[in-house]
Amino acid sequence: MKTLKIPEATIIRLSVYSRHLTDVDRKGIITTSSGDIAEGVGVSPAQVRKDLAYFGEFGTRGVGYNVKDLRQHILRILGLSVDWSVALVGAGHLGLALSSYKGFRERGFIITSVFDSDPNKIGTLIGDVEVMPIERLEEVVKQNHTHIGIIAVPSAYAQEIADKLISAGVQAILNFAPVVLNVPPEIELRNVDLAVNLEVLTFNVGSHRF
Amino acid sequence: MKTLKIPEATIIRLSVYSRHLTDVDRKGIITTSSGDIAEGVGVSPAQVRKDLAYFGEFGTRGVGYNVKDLRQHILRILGLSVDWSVALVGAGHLGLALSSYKGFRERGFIITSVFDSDPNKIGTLIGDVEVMPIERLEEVVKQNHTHIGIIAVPSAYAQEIADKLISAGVQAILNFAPVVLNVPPEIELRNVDLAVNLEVLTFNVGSHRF
DNA sequence: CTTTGATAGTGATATAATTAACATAACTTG
DNA sequence: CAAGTTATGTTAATTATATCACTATCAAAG
Repeated sequence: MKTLKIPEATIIRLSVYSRHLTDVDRKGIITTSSGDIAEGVGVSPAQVRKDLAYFGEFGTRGVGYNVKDLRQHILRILGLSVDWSVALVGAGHLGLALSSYKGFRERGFIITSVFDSDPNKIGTLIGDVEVMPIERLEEVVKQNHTHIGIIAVPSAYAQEIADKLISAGVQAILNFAPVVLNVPPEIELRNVDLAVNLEVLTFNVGSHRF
Repeated sequence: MKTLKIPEATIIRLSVYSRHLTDVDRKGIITTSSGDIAEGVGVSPAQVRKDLAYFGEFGTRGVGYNVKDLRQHILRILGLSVDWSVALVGAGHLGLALSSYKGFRERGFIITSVFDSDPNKIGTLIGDVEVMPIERLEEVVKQNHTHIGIIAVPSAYAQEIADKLISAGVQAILNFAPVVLNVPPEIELRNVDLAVNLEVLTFNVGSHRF
């Protein structure tokens, strides 16, 4: 298998392209071009073609791309041709926000279990799943063959939760706690740090003011 | 003014370093080194030194860095030596999660106003600020000299909100709606796309399985 | 006072990513 | 059916980023 290394930036853009293509498709448009896509998502046409070129040839020279086809191809590349079972740990405000986020289900991410340590929350419904105690995490995640865990607990507990998720067999973790997690190399980890995002903004705003 | 271009990756790392240094400082540790920091946040020591070198010399050769000093320096670099007034638009689950996020206030981000279009939400308290109707956004944001807007509304309304924020004078926008916003070049924009993050994970998990 | 060990700062090198340029292939039109 | 047009796929150039290797500097010990 050709393991040409793909830049992460490319993957992020592919995800954006696919969302754009969903919109374009909904408008009933049949054919598009790297230029159209580029304009729609704010990158260069060369960038669009380069990104796609990592994975094959999806267009027709002189013509462009079939919107539905290209969208399907990208979804398959991203691994979204199948559903993914997701375990959500932490049923606080953030957990609630994540569980009610429409975008997940649309893209095939199904939250199949929710865990929290607060006895008051256990047994309540979040979406259509019942909040379970952390103690049951490993058992349930294993049983569901859940591949992805989302950590939405306070920083102090994040590492412990990560360890449990991994021992339960998840392959990927999306971490919202602002802390550096230690995971084995075969586990895919991404961190979403809200404060960092604001700080990049303030740095940039600050640098402009001279 | 020296306008050496700083990689965004460097800024993100600086933000992470500063958080790490806060922890280290809390433990009462006085001095640290690029090696320590590197280990603490999972990068190489050379990377740490290079990142800092963009902004000056903050250490002592043969010795290391003073934890408190370095932390302060980085905070100043990131623009966090002053408080920032933040307007939050959207009082749904996500808005609620953001408003209750401790990390913001700790780093000097003060949510000074919250807006929503839902009449049932208007007048309710989020944290200690009252939810106001979108119609008052421009007036209030101007009055507060708010520099940062956070968009936590459905995609369909995001562009319209961005336009209002900009006309009210914000310089930076953090957008949680999964849509490509159009803003003038002088406005700093960052997008946090939850689905994209999951999709990078599924791509990586998928690619491994051969 | 000198030697040794440690660690920051930095210039050179290597790697990665983006942009640009171009050759190729498919439609279209006269 | 040939010429012109368009937009892809791909190679080359450029730019950006990260790593490495070396030098300078400080502290401590003897």
